[in-house]
Amino acid sequence: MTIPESIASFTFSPLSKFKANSSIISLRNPLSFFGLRTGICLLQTVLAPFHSTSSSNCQSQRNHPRSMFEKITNLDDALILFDEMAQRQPPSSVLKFNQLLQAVTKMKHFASSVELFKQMNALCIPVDVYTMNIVINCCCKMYRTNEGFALLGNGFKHAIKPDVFTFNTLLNGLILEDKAIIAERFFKKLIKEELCDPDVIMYNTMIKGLCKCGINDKAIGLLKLMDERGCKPDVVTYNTIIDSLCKDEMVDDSLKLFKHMVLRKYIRPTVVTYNSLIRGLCNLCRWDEASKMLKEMEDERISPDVWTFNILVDALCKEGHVADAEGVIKLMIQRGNDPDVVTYTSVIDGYCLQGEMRKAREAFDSMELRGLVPDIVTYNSLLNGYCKKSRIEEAMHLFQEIVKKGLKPNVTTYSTMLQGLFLIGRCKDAYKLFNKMRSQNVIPDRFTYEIVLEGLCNNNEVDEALSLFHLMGENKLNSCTNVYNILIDGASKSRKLDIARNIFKNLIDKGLEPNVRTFTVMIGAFCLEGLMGEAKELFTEMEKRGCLPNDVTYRVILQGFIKKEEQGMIETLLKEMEEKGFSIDASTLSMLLDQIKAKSLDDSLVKLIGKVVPKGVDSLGFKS
DNA sequence: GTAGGGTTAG
Repeated sequence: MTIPESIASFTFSPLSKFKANSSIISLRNPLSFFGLRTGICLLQTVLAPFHSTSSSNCQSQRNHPRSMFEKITNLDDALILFDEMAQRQPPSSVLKFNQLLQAVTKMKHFASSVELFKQMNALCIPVDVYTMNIVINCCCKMYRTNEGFALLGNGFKHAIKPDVFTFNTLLNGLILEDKAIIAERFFKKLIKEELCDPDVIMYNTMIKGLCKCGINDKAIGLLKLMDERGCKPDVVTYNTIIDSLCKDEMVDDSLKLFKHMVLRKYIRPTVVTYNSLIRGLCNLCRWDEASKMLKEMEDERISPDVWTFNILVDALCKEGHVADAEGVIKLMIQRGNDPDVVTYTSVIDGYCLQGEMRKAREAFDSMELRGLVPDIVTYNSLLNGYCKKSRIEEAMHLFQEIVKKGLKPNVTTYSTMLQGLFLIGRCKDAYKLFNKMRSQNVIPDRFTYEIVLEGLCNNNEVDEALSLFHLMGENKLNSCTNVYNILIDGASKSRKLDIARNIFKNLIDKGLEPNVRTFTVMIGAFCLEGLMGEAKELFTEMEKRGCLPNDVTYRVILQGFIKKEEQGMIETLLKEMEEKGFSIDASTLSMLLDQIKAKSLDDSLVKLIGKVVPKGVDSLGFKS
């Protein structure tokens, strides 16, 4: 049976055991929590019977190295060999040099490869297009694509004609540096000026770049262009787009593309395809469908790999079902997929999320017992756990352990630590750490910046926050609406309305888009000062601008009017809330009730309130 | 006989 047929029959077969299970269960359990449990049960039944993979026969095909260069495992040997080859009479062939250069590149000694290439030129050792391509690749991997282009120019001078490998390597370099737009221009130029005829790998590179920048529609456009130009997309092409759509939560589009690939293009999916889809579904809590996918891949004799299991473990941990995740780990071990650092990091993260630091620590220790070396991400998870629990001493200790182990704290490590320090009000220490971070050449990112601003605001240091903000000036980090939200909120809570207003104005002037939170925070600022006229005005304004108020906005403005005892406005707002399906929160409700009890508001409101009290909450006996 | 592409973790 062909793959598409079997998938089609799988989908529609009424006799499928799995199908029967899943429909019964999903009818019975609409709740996502239960859906998750269901997912686990299914997972166990789907994965339990072990069927061996067919990877064993690949090994024996290549038990001796193709060239002596594959035996080189360290840089020093390579350099010695290079000297030998350079002095040899007659000189070694360009092929031998290329193999050596590639061996060095495979060891990720990119700078050394480039250096050796320079020496070859200095020693007048001939080079060819292979040499050039290897070295351009090294430049690109070091994020120095410019130098790669310079080498291309140099090649022209020496009559070395670039080929599709050269151009693809450069294209890939641009994409590594997040320069997808430049890459696209370059790509189009190559086609238009017929400098090379892109093959499937080149299209895939370009598609990857577009996806990386979130331009999915252009990526799909390229997929169509390939078809038109007679270049057959392969499974990598589809995997790239399928994954990108899943990451952007467009799983349904992704599934459509998946079906198109299988049923129309007859391309067999790989474990990577399934991993992307399963992750996409898990992220949206569509557990039943994720289980279905698992079953489907098993039916297709595509075995789940460590990645697949890690996706499941991570999803379970994020949902707080760490015990179930541990079950999956047992299962993966049974099936011969050894858990790795990523697996354990998810578990540690899961326990930290639950605030179960003892268990998190146990998981950490047990991974070390299994001979797995925790990496910086593992440490960051544990660090985050301690910080969130305000256990700063343990966090600091862990921070020191990271350094002692020879790991380099990254931007996340510092940001996490900063958040912890601000949380317990140790601003001075936080600032010290912030400076230390920069002295270690760790560049603060958007998250760091927001943590610092918010930390300062929450600790009555709005002026400090503002001076940092001004210090940043026209920085890219200051082009993020969230930064403005934090500052407006901070200024407002410190009763500096004029400053809050200015920041808001500044945001609009800059052409940045205020979001619901911006408006809500600004409305809150007016409410705090009792300026209900301005609050109301902005409330109307936001709707006009197409930014719909959410439940928080209503809560904020309602509280403002309650304090002012404005019966009419309260009525209007409650009615609007009812129409929009928003419900009232506990604290606003009790404010309202207090005022009614004190007779400063009329009890005719009670009927309206009853309509916005969340279901399941007893309306506390005030039926009118 | 040598060179280029795809999936996890704040």
